[in-house]
Amino acid sequence: METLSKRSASDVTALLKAVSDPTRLMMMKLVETNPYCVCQFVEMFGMTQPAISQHLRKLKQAGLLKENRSGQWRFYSMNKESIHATLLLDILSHIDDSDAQLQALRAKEKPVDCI
Amino acid sequence: METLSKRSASDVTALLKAVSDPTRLMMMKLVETNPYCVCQFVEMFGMTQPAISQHLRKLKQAGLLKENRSGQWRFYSMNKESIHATLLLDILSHIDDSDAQLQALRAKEKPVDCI
DNA sequence: TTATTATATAAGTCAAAGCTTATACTTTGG
DNA sequence: CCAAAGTATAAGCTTTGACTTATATAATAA
Repeated sequence: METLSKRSASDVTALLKAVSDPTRLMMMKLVETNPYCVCQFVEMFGMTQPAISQHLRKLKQAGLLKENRSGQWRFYSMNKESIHATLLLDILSHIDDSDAQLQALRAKEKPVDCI
Repeated sequence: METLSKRSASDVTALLKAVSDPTRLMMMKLVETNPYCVCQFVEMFGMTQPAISQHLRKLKQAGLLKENRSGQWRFYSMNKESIHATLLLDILSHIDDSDAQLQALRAKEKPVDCI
């Protein structure tokens, strides 16, 4: 874990690019507290499965996500060992938990079995 | 000044989009401490004047910059009254001051009169 | 006033980003 | 083994973004 020292500007830019998309920012806010699988995100965001997978790939390539396979499902959660974790958590902490978009997403969350 | 309360997700996304470009992130890091005019940035970044102006326009439209006219020059500085100021300062604080790119830019800084 | 300097804006180009549909891969259940 | 479900990847389309050149605007200097 290298969360205490400061980062190069290009490291910071890479993180910002990864989360400057509204879908991906919301994804990171959601996985901050719980893991989600692709099919859950598909339901919550109302996007096609490839679109969701492509966003998750970008976040994973930026080192922000951990992947956990369980049966047919792949669960994604925040990689808190990322060199970006401190800054990312800082950014996410500025988002109001009562944000309408965020609450709308959470309202659509379903347990994996029921989908 | 509304820097204490939390922001909507779309507000945060707007800020992140504004500073997720390497040139604009550096600009904000620079104007955090000093005002700069367009011609100084042109020298420092080695970009054309319209390219610099267009980046500055984006930052201004996001509410991150204050503009101060002095003679033929327009000086830009950080708008610390922006609703984004707290988060922006947080982000900038994660950039190492000894970052090579940043130091290279500062090395090219010249007083306005001498350009 | 006229020329010069600083800056903004407009229009066009090219590459990147986000989406779509189609298809491949992987795991589970019969 | 075979079908179905979950996920990834490939290819194509469309929009956006960062740049370029050309031009307009504004302030100063001669």
